[in-house]
Amino acid sequence: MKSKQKQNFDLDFFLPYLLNQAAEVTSQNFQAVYKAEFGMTRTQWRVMANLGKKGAMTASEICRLTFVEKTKMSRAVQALQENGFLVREAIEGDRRSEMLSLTAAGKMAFKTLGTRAIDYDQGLRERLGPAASQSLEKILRLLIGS
Amino acid sequence: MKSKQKQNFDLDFFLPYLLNQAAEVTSQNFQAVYKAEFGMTRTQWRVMANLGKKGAMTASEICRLTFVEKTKMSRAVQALQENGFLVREAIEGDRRSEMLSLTAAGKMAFKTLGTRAIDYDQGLRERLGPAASQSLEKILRLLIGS
DNA sequence: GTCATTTAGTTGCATTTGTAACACTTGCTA
DNA sequence: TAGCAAGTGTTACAAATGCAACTAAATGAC
Repeated sequence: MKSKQKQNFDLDFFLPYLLNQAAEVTSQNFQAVYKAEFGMTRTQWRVMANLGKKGAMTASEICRLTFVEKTKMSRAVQALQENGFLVREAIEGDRRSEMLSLTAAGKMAFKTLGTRAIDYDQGLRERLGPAASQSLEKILRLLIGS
Repeated sequence: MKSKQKQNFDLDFFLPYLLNQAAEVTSQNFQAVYKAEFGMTRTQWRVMANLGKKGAMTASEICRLTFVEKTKMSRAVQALQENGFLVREAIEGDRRSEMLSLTAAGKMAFKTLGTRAIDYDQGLRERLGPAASQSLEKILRLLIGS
């Protein structure tokens, strides 16, 4: 009678599910901000945040950093350009890609949203407490870097 | 000179971003399974997993449990029905909604995918270690329940 | 140098999703 | 009981996404 009783699968303990819920809940709230104020999608906001923090780079570099599909990236960059948040400049020595950088308007938007994001993040971390925040960050990095 | 230096926003420390990445990475891998084997979307798989574990219930009940939008839910239910995984039955006393439950094929699919899911989850937890897994679960629940 | 391979990015099409409007039922209230 | 608000679900249309095919440029083998 030592049957290795296989318990029924329970979604509520499935890590991918829990991660998705948490991601949805936390992102949804903040999405309202960049959507309402600058009409941006999540991908656009991320592209901008990358350029804002790390300076000019090409689309494919951002792809590698963010794991975003190149098609999605292409369209996000186009939209940001059309809305005047970034410009593309030729790279000498390689005409396949272009260097992307924020315009003045883009920098302004980054500054505004960045401040909001810091506040929002702060709120989350306060709810979790410092230990849990640290811990969560570490665990998530472990999952991502795979 | 005691300026409260406001540091620049860094996406790499933004919890919603990290959560999204982790959710994407972990879900993506498992998605390949239910997509390839049963042609299901993520939402469909979740609906089925709920019905499989918790038994018959209405669409709106699943909505409340999973935080899925009712439109998305409606379409997932329809697809599952068309593919023979669930049936709808009238509820007496309330003709607004119908009771959903898995068919034999649905139960079979749930059993198959459930086993795979348990294995997959196990793999993740082993990579994190028991303490971190527990901790992660608790923190995520804290974020979700808000 | 020439040709195959890789890298960067775009476009087209099918699917999925989000939002608003709608239909229908039930419950409440006056 | 008449009428109005709230709950459940569907539909229509626009926007976003995924995937495959494509153009163009750089790299590498020979």
